Amino acid sequence: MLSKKCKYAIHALVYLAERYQQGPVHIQDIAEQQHIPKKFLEAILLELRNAKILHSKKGKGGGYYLYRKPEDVNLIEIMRLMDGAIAMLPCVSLNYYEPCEECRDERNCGIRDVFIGVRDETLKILSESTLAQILERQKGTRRV
Amino acid sequence: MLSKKCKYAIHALVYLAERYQQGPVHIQDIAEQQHIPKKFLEAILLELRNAKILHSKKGKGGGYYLYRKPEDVNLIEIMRLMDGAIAMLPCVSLNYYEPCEECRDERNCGIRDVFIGVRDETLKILSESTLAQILERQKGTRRV
DNA sequence: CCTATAATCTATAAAATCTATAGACTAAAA
DNA sequence: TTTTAGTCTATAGATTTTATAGATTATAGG
Repeated sequence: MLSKKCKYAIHALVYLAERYQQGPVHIQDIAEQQHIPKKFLEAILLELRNAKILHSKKGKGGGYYLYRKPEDVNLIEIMRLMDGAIAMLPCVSLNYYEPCEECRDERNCGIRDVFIGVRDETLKILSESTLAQILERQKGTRRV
Repeated sequence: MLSKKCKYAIHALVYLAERYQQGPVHIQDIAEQQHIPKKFLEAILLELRNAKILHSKKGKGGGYYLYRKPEDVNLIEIMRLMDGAIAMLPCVSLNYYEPCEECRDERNCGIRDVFIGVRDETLKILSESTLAQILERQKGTRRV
């Protein structure tokens, strides 16, 4: 399961993608519209900013806005940033690899093979899923 | 990520599958060989027993053993039992469905669509992955 | 029947992680 | 120079995960 943090991040980014190139958006605005605790959202946006997904502007008329084009931000990157590994086992993770404590012969582990398969399918779908694609799918149903 | 509990369960089950129809196996034996805290393992095996995946025998010569054939126990069932939902979002879970707090129009949620895709691919792989299949894959490399 | 064995049950403790909030600080605009 | 709005540090509260202790019950074998 995704953490709330990660879900908040995705919702906030979709919200900002809907407003791409329309100037900065207040944290407050995002928080209210998406029902995210403001202080929690602050930390999330800051992290997305440090990852060069968002930019921000301080002071009056300030706020957050997408740094990249919506088609250049995919769910993999967001999820890794917020929740860490995508894989279901550490010994199978590409970005957060750790050997399993339990198993001695990783290369011949039947369990591991299964989760390599799951990982690959998951990565495939998530890397194709960009903010642009998400917007596209819900076109005609845009709220707000 | 799978919880330790779930990983322990899978390892214990593979261990028992290797000893299918060879009589009961002590908790102690499984715990030592698979490096699982015994008391923790007790609780896990009990849960697997209640789910009719394992059977047990008390007293001298007792222990745990697979109730079903190794080809009739897949990872989906084990993971659901140990960790709950497989899906990454509650609004996408088949067995543990809950509506998302954040979104108002579930049927047109672009985010949801993505995770339905991930769920389907994951379920497909995991439901095909049985204890028998795991054993088969690591044949010739059997430890112990 | 008695004893040793091994699973079962109840309760709880320790650790880790996730979620949320408070308040002081800094930069920018008007 | 005042107001606005993001930044930073610190911490608190809640929940979940992981692990352990100890008493109880069932079974086999003598």
